[in-house]
Amino acid sequence: MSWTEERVEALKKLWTEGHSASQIANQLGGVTRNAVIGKVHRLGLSGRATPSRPVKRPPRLARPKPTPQRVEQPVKAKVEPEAVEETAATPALPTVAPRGDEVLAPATLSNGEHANVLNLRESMCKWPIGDPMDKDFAFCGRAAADGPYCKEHAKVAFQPKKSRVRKENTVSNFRRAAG
DNA sequence: CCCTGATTCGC
DNA sequence: GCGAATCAGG
Repeated sequence: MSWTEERVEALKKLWTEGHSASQIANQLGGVTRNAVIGKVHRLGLSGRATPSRPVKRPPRLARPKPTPQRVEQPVKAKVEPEAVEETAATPALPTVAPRGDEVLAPATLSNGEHANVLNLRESMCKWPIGDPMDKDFAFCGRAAADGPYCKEHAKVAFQPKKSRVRKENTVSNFRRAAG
């Protein structure tokens, strides 16, 4: 991919609108966020209203060359002094009432957005929430625990469609039936 | 770990 | 000019 005028314009627009370099790279396609950043600098667009970081650090020195050759060096055998690790038992069990369906609201990410096609990651729950046509459509976005889903949605996903847990055997129902 | 932009420099 | 590698930080 090359920086055609159209792509450059799209880059300018998105960058000006405040999108991050990685988001722009995803949207344009064919480039990495590094490419986007590099282009932004070449265009002189840097210094956008830095949203969440004053970032003022002293000038960096020249990049150290990555050791061109890696010759095997005799490594002194080192006996590690046994790492003492205490396995702390988790005392409190989460008493989460298993919900049936899409009642779990999409998680809010650190950037304030919900999980969408751009920021959805392998490590995130891919349970769709809402109407894909709706602008509010999002993915669950919680930490994926069981395959592609979070703990809660994995329960639903792997539950046979037919079997359904009846919650009728409550105390009140029991009373009602008895008395 | 995820992410952000900044910088250098070989290509 | 391009962008991977790297850095510095949230």
